[in-house]
Amino acid sequence: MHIFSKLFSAFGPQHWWPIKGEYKPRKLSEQDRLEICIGAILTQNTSWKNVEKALDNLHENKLIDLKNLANIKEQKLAELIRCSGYYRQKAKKLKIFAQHVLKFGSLKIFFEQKNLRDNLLSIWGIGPETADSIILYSAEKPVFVIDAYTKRIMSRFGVCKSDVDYHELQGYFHERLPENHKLFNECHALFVELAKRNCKKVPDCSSCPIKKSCQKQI
DNA sequence: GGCCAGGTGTAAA
DNA sequence: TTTACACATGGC
Repeated sequence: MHIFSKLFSAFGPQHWWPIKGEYKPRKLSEQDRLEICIGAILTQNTSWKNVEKALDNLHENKLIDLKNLANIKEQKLAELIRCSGYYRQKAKKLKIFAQHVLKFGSLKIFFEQKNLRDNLLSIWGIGPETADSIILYSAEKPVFVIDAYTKRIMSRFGVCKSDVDYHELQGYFHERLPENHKLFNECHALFVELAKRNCKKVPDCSSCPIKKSCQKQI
């Protein structure tokens, strides 16, 4: 929590999801939520810039829509998301996801399922990080998302090894932070910002706002 | 021209 | 249970 406050005062709010370019928090529409799910899949091992272009293409073709997504030809979908990389795999993943959710009727109903996380993980193409991103950013439930940046930062702190198990590191946060989806959202985004600015680009940590707490650990 | 990006599934050892 | 590898484009 201490580190979170330091980062927050250094970087300010990060405005990650929900919805690019919008700073005002607002109630998410069903389409917003779907866009977030799609983004979570498209961004797998891919930079967000590439994903944004793919999302624009999907918007233009009315494909931020479960039924249209479920019914479009996989090959056509693949072409539209080509710029996000792994495009054949991801086209398949998006269709499978849409078809799965449609069995429940809507995202809203799907998100009300008791064992949502396990349900997501049972879908081909959805692993722990994508499942947790969907739960946190789209369903707005408190799950801490672990990604490559989080692992890099926390291993720098000496909290874990760089190849730490996903759920082990996730447990570390759940034991220490109050369960609040807005906090988890902001905290994760701040870690990513820190990793981008410092842990990689400035290896000597000279401009890092939490240098002292970090170096103590190293 | 090489390395990496908000991972996941599969198969062999 | 662990490790290796395929999947693929775009930015720096």
